Amino acid sequence: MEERCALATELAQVLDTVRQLEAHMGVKGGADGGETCRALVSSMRSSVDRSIHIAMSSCCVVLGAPESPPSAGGSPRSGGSDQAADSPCRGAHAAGQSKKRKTQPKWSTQVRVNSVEDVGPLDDGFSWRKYGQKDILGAKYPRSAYFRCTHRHTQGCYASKQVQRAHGDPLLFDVVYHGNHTCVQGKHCNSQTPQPAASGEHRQPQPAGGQERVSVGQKTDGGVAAPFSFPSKQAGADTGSDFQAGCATTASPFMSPATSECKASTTESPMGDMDFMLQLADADFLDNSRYL
DNA sequence: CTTATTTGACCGAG
DNA sequence: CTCGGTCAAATAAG
Repeated sequence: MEERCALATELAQVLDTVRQLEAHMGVKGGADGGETCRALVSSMRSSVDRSIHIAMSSCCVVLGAPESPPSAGGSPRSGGSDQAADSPCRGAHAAGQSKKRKTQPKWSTQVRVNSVEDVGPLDDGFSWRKYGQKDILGAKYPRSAYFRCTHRHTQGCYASKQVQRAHGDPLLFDVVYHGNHTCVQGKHCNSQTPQPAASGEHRQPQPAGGQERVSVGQKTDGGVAAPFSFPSKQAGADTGSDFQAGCATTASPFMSPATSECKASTTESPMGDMDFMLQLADADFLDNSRYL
């Protein structure tokens, strides 16, 4: 509750910063690129504004149970592990493999679609391979889809994402990203980031912002949810601390990398062509280093 | 035949 | 013990 308020405060601060940035850009009368930056800033501003609203509402209105408790109609739990320990034939191979990432920074985005058809593509510029689905307790739409980067084996890209319906809104999808894309894939670029790369150019370490892969669902709906929303779980939980511990305390994911000292670490990364998303979770990169 | 999706099971954290 | 995340086999689709 109080953390939510703190979050709102932080967001307000970010909003203020964005405003200043916006003002600065207005003064300078940016060149051609300024237009794009201004659009980005505008988008950021609205996003932050929305986030503030969300945070505030969460703060003031204690969400006891937005959706009906899992005890709605019978056994809430999924029958996933009912036939437990039946075939031990397979358990042998998994010796010494960490099946779970514990300290993977993640950030979530909300994607609104117009129809279920959009659910299929839900493209953010990367190719994902679905690897699982789970029933989440307490969620109105318990189905949660898990995706991994298609180039996981080929390029060792460990980025992953989860897609889940927002409670109440079948058209609103909550996409949670884990990790960064280390793969180089030239899929269709995003709307706001027309990559003019003539022949597969490497990106610059500091792309000055260009990660709006989530702009998929923004059709005529108008009600495009905040492209960026913070982990809506426990604020002070692990995820939040991950971000804050690794980077500047209040650095929002979309803050310019020049603002955080973490940038230095990324610069001396053995992989020069890290993806643009790297700025979002530099801490994650440090974490990834153990895999190199 | 190759590749992607589905589904069940295993594992670890809480 | 329960729940969520991931793996891998099985299945479906191109």
